[in-house]
Amino acid sequence: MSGNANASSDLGAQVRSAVGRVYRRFRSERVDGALGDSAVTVLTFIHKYGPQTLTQLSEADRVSPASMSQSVNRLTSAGLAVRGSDPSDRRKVLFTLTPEGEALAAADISQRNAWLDERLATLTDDERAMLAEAAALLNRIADS
Amino acid sequence: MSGNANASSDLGAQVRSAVGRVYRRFRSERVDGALGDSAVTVLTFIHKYGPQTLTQLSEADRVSPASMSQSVNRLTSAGLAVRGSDPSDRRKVLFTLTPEGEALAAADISQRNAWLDERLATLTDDERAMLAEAAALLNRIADS
DNA sequence: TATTGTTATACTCTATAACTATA
DNA sequence: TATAGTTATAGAGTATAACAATA
Repeated sequence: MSGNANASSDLGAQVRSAVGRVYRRFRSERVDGALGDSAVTVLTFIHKYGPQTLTQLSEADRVSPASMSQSVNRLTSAGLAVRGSDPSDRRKVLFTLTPEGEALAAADISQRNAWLDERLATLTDDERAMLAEAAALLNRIADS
Repeated sequence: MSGNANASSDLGAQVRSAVGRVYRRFRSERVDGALGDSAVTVLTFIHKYGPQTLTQLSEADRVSPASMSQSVNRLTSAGLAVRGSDPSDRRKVLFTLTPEGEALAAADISQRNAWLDERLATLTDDERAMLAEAAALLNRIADS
């Protein structure tokens, strides 16, 4: 058991475990009555990158177009987003946030980030720098 | 917009984004007919740490005992786990994997890790070492 | 009384299949 | 024909509330 033939798999398992544990911890920090995971992710994405088509949203979250259609349906039903037309291609639907959607997204995001910010504040500068590098690397991996 | 008053929140947002993106990517790598997220997590945990009570499992995943009860119900219905008694405390239920559960857990885990291992293989030694440190740090954060 | 676990019920999120509308 | 999007239906996962059994 002292060999390292599975060194890569071991690292993979470590990363998978860490990502899963932090993700579930994030999820458990959701407060009563707050938005669900998909809703927050979609609101955040539109907030950051502007109006998006259904296909853009479904690819960003790696879910099926049908799943995303239902997620945005919940958002529009709640008055957080609206459907708009793309003049250049009438098949497309551009989803835009309402003022309520923008406000709720910002509030929920900062609430969910609260516990993480507390932990990050206790780290050393070196640890924070390392984590920033790791986050960039993980984002690159997720996109590849 | 050039200040760094929110440096901590920025790092938090980066980490949150990276974790969410990798997690969703993991989820999307699930193959047809494979186990769901909760099932894999529970099977992996029991496989790694041995028979567990419901409370232990629910705390490990940070879900309610009621949610975990239903998750393990799906596992026992599928013949992947069995309920056992704790002689020292008859309120407790010890969940143990069947041979089928052990085999399926191992197979599904390696399948889900496949794409990550491919990416990790393209990294430099320094990057892998950094990622291992980051994973340890994230696990520590998730537990705190 | 407190702890451990379960069931009932409802919501979010996701998927596949079948469909409409536009390019 | 191909692409963009929707709806119908089903299943996994989660939560709260109410409950039973044991400590």
